[in-house]
Amino acid sequence: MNSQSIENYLKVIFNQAISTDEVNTTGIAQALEVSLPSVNSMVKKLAGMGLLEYQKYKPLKITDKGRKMAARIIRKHRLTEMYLVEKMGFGWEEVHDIAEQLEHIQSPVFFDRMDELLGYPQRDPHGSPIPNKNGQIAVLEYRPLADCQPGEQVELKALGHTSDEFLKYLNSKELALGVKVEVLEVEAFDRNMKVEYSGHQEVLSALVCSKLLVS
Amino acid sequence: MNSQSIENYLKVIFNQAISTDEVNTTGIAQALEVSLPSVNSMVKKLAGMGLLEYQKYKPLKITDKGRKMAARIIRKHRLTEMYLVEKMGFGWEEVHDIAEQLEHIQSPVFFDRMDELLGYPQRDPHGSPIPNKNGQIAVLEYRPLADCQPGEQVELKALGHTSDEFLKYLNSKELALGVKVEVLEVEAFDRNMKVEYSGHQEVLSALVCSKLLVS
DNA sequence: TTAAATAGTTAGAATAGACTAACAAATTTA
DNA sequence: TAAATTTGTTAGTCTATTCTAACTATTTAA
Repeated sequence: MNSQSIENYLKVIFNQAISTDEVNTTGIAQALEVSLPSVNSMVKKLAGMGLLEYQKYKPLKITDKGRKMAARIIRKHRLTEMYLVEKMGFGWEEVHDIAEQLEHIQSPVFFDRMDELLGYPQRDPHGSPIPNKNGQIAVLEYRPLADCQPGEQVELKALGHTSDEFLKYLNSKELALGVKVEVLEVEAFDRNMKVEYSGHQEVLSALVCSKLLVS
Repeated sequence: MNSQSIENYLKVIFNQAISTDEVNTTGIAQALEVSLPSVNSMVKKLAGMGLLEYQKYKPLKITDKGRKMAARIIRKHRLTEMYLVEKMGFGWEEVHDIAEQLEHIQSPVFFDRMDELLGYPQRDPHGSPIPNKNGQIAVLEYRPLADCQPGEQVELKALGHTSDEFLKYLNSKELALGVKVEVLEVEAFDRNMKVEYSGHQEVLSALVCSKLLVS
C-alpha cells in the first residue's frame, strides 16, 4: 500500500500539473514544506512506480497512472469535505484539515457509503469537481468574476482558492455558492468591482474577484 | 504528535492490562504481529515518555498517563464504530477495520461532533463502554451467559469478543444486543446451553456462552 | 535442583523519509 | 555572452521503526 507521504506528493504534483502540465521540483518542495533533496528522492521513487516521467533537470510529467491515482485520493478528500458539511454540520472553512487526514483512509466501502448518503454529488462544498471512482474528473468551464463586465448578472459556482482566511472572509461578506451577483461598476485603476447580491452592495478587490468562479 | 505506531502499542498494552494489570512483551508482540525486539525497543521508548513503567525482565505496568492516553484513542475508535453503525448504516461486523484507521485522526472537533450527533452514547455497537474525554472508562458489571443457571432470563448487553467471524455467527443466529435470552438447559458434559430467545430455541457452545455478556 | 523451555534483551542491519552541505546545470540579467 | 541567480542533484547523515541472530534471565518440569 502507498504511504501517506507518497499520496501527499502525488496530490501536490497532480494539482500543480492542472495549471501547467509540467511540474517543477521547487514548487513541490514549497507546497509540502520539505527540502529540495527530499523532493528529488521521492520523485525518483514515484517515477520508479510509473507515476511520473522523470529526466534529470527536466520538468516532471505526471503519467496517466499517476493522474488516476491522484484523482482517487482527491475524490476521497472532496467526498469527505462534502460529507462533513452536509451530514455533520461543519462550515466550509472547517473541513480542509480533517479531509486532509481522512483522504488517506483505505476503505472503499467507507467512501462509497459517503457517496451514496450524499446522493452522488458532483461538487465539493467549494464547488470543485469530485473525481469519479475511475479517477476521471469533470472539467469546469466557469470563469472568474474578474472577467465580467458591468451589467452582467452571474451566479457564484466555485472558488479558485480555498484557504481558511479566504473562506472566513467570504462568510463575513455572506458570499456562498449559489449567490446571484450583479456587476455594477469596475474601477479602471485597480480593477476593484462594485457588486450587488442578496440585496446589498459590496466592493470586492481584484484579487477576490479573480478567485470567485461564476457562470 | 504521537505516531500511529506508538498509539497502536499503547492501545494493545492498555487492553492487555485490563485483564491482568501486568503486561508481558510476548503478548504485545503477538497482538501487533511484530518481533520481540521491536516490542522491546518501543517499550523503552514508551517508558521514556512516562506511559509505562519498565524494568528489565519484569512485567510492564501502564502508568495513569499511559492509561489516559490509551483510553482517548479507544474513545475515538468506539465513537467511530458507533457512528458507522448508527449514522452510516454499517453492520457491527464491518466497522472494526475502518475504526482502526479513523482512531488515529487528530481532530477533537471531528470526534466531538460525532459524539454530539450520536447523543453522547455510553457504549459502542458491541456493548463496550466508550471512555469519556478525560480518558475515564465506566466499569461494566455484566457476567457471561455461561455463568447463568437454567431458568434464568437475561438480556444480552455486550460481547467479550468481537472478531468478524464471531459477529457473523451472531448475525446468523439473530443474536443482537438487547435480545432477551432464557436459559433452558445446561449440558453437564460440555457446558453447551440450550436457550430460547426471539421465539426460537438454539444450542450455544460453552465458548460462545463465555463471550456473551448479559445482565 | 538441575535441565529444558520460555521470555526478554542486546547488537547490528535494513528501509522510509527527512535533512544539510556541496556542487552542477539551466536560466536570467546586465 | 559572461556573470549572477535560480533550480536541481548528489553524497552523506539522522530518526523512526522494523528485522534477524545471538545471548541471558526466568520459569517450568523431570
